[in-house]
Amino acid sequence: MTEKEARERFIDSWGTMGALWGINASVARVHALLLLTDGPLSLDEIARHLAISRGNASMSLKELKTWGIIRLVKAPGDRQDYYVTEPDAWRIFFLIARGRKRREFDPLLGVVNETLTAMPKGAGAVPGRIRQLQDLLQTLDWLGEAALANEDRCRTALAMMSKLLGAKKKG
Amino acid sequence: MTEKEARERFIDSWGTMGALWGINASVARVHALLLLTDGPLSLDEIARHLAISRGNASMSLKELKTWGIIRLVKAPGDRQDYYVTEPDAWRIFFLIARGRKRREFDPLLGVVNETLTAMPKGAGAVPGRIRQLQDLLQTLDWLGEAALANEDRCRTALAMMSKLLGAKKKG
DNA sequence: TGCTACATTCAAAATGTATTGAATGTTTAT
DNA sequence: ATAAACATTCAATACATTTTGAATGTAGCA
Repeated sequence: MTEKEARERFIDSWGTMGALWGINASVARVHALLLLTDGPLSLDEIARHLAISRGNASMSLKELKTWGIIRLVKAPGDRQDYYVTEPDAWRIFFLIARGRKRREFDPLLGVVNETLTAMPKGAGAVPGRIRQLQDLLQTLDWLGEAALANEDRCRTALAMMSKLLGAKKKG
Repeated sequence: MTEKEARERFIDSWGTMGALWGINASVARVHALLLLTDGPLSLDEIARHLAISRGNASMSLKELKTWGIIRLVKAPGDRQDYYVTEPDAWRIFFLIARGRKRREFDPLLGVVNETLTAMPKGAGAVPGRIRQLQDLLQTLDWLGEAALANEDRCRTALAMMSKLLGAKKKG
């Protein structure tokens, strides 16, 4: 495979993955392009490379900015806005995870708690089932909070595990 | 809040959450209804309760069946198909997670590996960046495989952590 | 076999989401 | 103040997904 093909496949894959997980494909593709690019890219260059409109590029960059995973850089004597991605894969991961947890997961946990409160206790299997669901979500919540509150520790712990698992696999 | 309101909120929330994570809202709502229902439900009852067509209900049930999180039950002397949900929240979680990992995550990891292979090593920050991304995905992959291969152990471990964390919070 | 009671399929319609690009805002330089 | 060079917005349009329901398939029963 040529490098060019590989780049295209990466961008497409990233976009597809994004779409499957509720992230707009254009947004994901813009980010993929930035990941594959060393220097800063202008809105124009991004729109041209991905064959999307400037408007779309602008919106996509706006969203990536609100997530905090890209950064605006200015070149002296140049009015254009240039963008670079946050280079650290782990930080990108945490930034996205934190946002989605707050916006999407936390409200669900709230609703499950409410549901359980409003539910009569005696009747059948349902209350126990929802109770167990609450338990599961609560555990995931604690786990998530702990991980997100201690990015560095979480990272280190996972890296250690990774090494151990990698060694195991080889040995 | 009345019980009825709570049930509606739960179903809506489950559907919204599903939609945000790339699961069809009708499918998620059908499952939510089954979670909230003690006995088996027929296709007709489901369509009526959720105010969706029989066709839609049929498709949604089909999808839930392929995921293995609902089960068909037959009543003697009744030709209708009735459905119940897998009652165990953890098993539901694992069944969904396993399927999505295989279908969505694994191919992405493959593409990232290819990208890295096809990429010249010397040039700038990009190869290192993609390398780090590969590392992160690899770690998540190992973690996921380990968890999915040992449902019961994973469950126990998380339950223990949950208790410890819960105790900490109160104490 | 033919009838009945159901489930399933799938083309068409409805709905929802993403994209475009002309119009509008903003900043900088003169 | 004006123009030039850009970014942003948003109404219109294109595209994709979801939903419907009539047509079709299937299994049980007489």
